[in-house]
Amino acid sequence: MKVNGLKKAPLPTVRRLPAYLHLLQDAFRRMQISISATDIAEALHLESIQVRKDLSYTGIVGKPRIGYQVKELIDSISGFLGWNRQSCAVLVGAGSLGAALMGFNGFSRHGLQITAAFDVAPDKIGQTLHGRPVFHLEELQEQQKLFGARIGILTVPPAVAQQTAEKLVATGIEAIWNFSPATLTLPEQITVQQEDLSAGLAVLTMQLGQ
Amino acid sequence: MKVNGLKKAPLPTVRRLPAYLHLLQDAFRRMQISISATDIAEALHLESIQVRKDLSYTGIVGKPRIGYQVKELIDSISGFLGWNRQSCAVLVGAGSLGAALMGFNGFSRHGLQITAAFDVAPDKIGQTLHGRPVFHLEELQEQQKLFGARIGILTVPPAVAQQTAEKLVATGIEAIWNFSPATLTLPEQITVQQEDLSAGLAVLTMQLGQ
DNA sequence: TAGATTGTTAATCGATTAACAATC
DNA sequence: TAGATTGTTAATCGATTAACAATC
Repeated sequence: MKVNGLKKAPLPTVRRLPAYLHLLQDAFRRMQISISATDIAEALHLESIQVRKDLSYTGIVGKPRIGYQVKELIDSISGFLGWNRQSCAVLVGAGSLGAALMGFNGFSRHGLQITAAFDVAPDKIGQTLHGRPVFHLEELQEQQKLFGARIGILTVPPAVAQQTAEKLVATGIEAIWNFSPATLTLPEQITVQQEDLSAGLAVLTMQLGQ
Repeated sequence: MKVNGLKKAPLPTVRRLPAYLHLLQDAFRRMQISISATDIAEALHLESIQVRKDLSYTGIVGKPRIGYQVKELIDSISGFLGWNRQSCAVLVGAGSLGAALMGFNGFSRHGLQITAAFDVAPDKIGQTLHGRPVFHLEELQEQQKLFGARIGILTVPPAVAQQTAEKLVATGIEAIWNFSPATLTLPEQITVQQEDLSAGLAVLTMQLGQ
């Protein structure tokens, strides 16, 4: 299937693209003009054929013998991921993980603006987290009228994840990034991205063995 | 390849097992005795055939018509992942993400004990994070003699990730769980698990489209 | 017994890797 | 020019899904 003349990229490719971008932005800061798939592969411990294949999905065209223009490749990947446009997000659950995500610079560099946080704990309401206000969850509807966030970040305890997600959906949120270890059941037009810290731990302990 | 009479599980299977475990622990709390692959699949939005296949890697044997014993299945998955044994970890980088990981209950439930945090910022040294002490990074070597952690959790800025990882390796750490968006180059006997928040964001924004 | 569910073997699907012509 | 690197098509590999006999 082709969209805009580009084949749909496999999920593992999409997941690797941010790592390429990170490396390229580093190279750009160091005034590097061009970079080959071989260079990228070596830096990230991948195979160069995989790098070339991944990059080709973004529509970039390289030069034999030379490689890719660093600036052009950054734009190609950013554009492909939709990271050259700003998008607004709200975060629900101003606990320590929520605070960490509010403070993560990477998101704003990728066009994601977390405009506000919401919680129900009285001691958190009215505070700020990394410069952004914390509102009571009851104000979600009203604040959404102002911000119109498309993405809702969920960092609440698993027991209230489903009901909180439903509140987000009710305010017109289109996608939910769920950091709580609970499966959400939502209308199918809602995009859900499940983030599971335990999955990473499982891989780690399995590899570690014994 | 078989280990202990069990085939090696595919990586995607290993990553799904914690979600099964979470659901099962919930069922156990609700006094449920048995559960079928169909039930699990429905709750987690998966296909029952995939659930059966995944579970079979852990060595569990079910009963046709009935399913699996909840308690037995919990033990089977926990045992397979090595989560029924305690293992010690240290965390380097007591920033907001580090603090969030120190406070994550899920880890201790899976046998992972984060015994201490390390940092270089004077205002953090001597403090506690969720009840665990924060030491200066220079004390890592000495503290490791006491704790003997096998796992090092890395939540430092990417610019110092490599050098910090090398310090961890020098103290005898066997595995590094890297939350910093930097690729580590370490001796091959060291297990590295890369955790990349941006990868999840990439999938989310691609699905969201436009 | 009847039939739902397990466990295994085979088929399919999709991602990775290999091969190689094109090209700067 | 010579040769390193790209881009594409084909082959391989591994995970998912289908089919179905076994069984409680």
